[in-house]
Amino acid sequence: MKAEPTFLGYALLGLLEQNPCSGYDLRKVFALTPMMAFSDSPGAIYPALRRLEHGGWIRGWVENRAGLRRRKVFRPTPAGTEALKSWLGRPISRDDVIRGLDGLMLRFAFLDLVLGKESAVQFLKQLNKELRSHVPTLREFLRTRANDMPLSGRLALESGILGYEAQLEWTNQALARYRRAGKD
Amino acid sequence: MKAEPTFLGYALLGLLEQNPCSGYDLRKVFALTPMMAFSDSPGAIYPALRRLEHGGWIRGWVENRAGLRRRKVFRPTPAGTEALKSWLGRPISRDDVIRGLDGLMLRFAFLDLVLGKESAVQFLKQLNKELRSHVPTLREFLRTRANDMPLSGRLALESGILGYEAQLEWTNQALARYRRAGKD
DNA sequence: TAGCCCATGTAAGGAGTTACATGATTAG
DNA sequence: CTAATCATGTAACTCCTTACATGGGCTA
Repeated sequence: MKAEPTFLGYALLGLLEQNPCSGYDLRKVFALTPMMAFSDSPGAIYPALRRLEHGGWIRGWVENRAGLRRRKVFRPTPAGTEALKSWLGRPISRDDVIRGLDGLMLRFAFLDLVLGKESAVQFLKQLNKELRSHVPTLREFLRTRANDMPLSGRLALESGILGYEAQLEWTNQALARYRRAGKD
Repeated sequence: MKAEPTFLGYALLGLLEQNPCSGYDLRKVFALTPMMAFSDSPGAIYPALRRLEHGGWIRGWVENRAGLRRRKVFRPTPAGTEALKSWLGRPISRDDVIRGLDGLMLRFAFLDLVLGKESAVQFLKQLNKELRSHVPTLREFLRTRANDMPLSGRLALESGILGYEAQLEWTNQALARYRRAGKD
């Protein structure tokens, strides 16, 4: 078995699950949408695709369209879809929250299309719980250490806390949105 | 001339500017404070210190305390302090905002101690302006593309926007705090 | 025919990760 | 005496970055 894909790998796998693409198409997604902070450089995308193909998670076919340059279109293999699902369905750990919410949001972005609305709701509930327990520990840290820190340091930490609180508030809105969508 | 330090390099430089430390001390900072998402692994810290020393930004002295293992204490050279100041004082670009606010917050955390409150206020004003112009472009993107996106994708993007808005609100609070502090 | 977009790649190098290695000192 | 903590480091590996290379097809 090959090593687990990186975030970039999962991002590509998720996009390919939505619709089969060439490397160039995927680069355009990263270049033109503000959703993720991935690089659109060929030196990142093409090697990542090769790794995914080598690991058996995607498969590429050369498409020969008349009068256009050949492009290689990739789609997930059954194993790739499985790997994606298992990544998306993983329970949220404290570590995920500390490492940054970007990785979690990447997962969430693909969630209801691949695993269904139920899973998205589960994800939001887990994230909500994790944030509700994490924010107070940060506030506590700020309270006890504030004296040793310069004003800008305190404010920088507070900015992080406000970011987490905004995400917490967002989980509630998102849950409400799913409940409303479920009623239709 | 050596290549510019990485974020980790600047983080170490900033901490050393506040007070001279050994590699072990620096590792503890990363391990025990939730402020930054840097790794505390020796395989990251010690090579980074060596690079900084090699580039002439820091200098280390072996401290021989009786009955304790030798430790090597680093402090910035004049060139290192200059490099830190020039990094901290750099104007905020749109790219900085897109790449993620963590890098900007790292800069801000050291700002008023190294460059003074005036610079911190300048920084906050610039960030405020950049965010006020960035948030609407994201909202616009969400508005025009929402139809092509699954609910979870829309919500993931919205979570990013709310994060930026929280930061925007934070800049106002922080500016107010500096104004209040200036009056004393 | 010059320049631009499509489309795919490689090469060299930098930096971080995990895991391992080592040795001194202190606490139980 | 053993385990934990202090303290520094290296080795192998992976992945990303920047820059370069190539070549087809379209448009002015």
